[in-house]
Amino acid sequence: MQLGFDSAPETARQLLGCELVHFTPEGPTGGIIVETEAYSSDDAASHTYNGQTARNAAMFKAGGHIYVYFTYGMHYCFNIVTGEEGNGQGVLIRALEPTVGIDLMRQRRAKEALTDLTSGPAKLVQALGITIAQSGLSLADAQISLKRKFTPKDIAVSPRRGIKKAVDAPLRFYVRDNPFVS
DNA sequence: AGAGCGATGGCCT
DNA sequence: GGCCATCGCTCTA
Repeated sequence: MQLGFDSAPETARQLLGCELVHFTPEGPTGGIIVETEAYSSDDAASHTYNGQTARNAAMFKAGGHIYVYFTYGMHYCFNIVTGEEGNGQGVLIRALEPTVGIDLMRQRRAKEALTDLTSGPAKLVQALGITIAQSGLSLADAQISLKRKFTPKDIAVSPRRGIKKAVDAPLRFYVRDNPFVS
């Protein structure tokens, strides 16, 4: 695919309509990306705003690596790093439309409804079986594939969710009217 | 050394 | 819509 992982906002748009699949011993799981958010080091809402630390080091790698972080004492979220090494920018994957390994995702989530599987950043990490141990790996080394399925006709842009700084920046992108958007 | 808090989700009303 | 569980990281002292 022709994803360049150039800048976080551009990549956040490009990722919509791409199928993200994580391959594990239990089987593949994944879905089509329908909601993303962009974060950069010049952005007060970003984990990388105050420079590199042990926690966020993965986000300072080159585009195409992944950054997984732990938050709220119980949840993990998954980002695809963008830009060049040292930039500290990436795209938070917020929601997927389930397509691959739906029964396995139901087991991991202990939920039946499709809309309960991957309709949020921490939900999709659990459904796909992504772990913090994969943070800092390349997509390929993390056994994650990306493949474009379609080009969304109607991409909506809004402020990001759940943040307290830079609350108005229009850096959330989603497929309008898709039922799996969080 | 310790307090404060978070790129959330689930359950209750 | 609102509340709160839960804990590692960051900042301040």
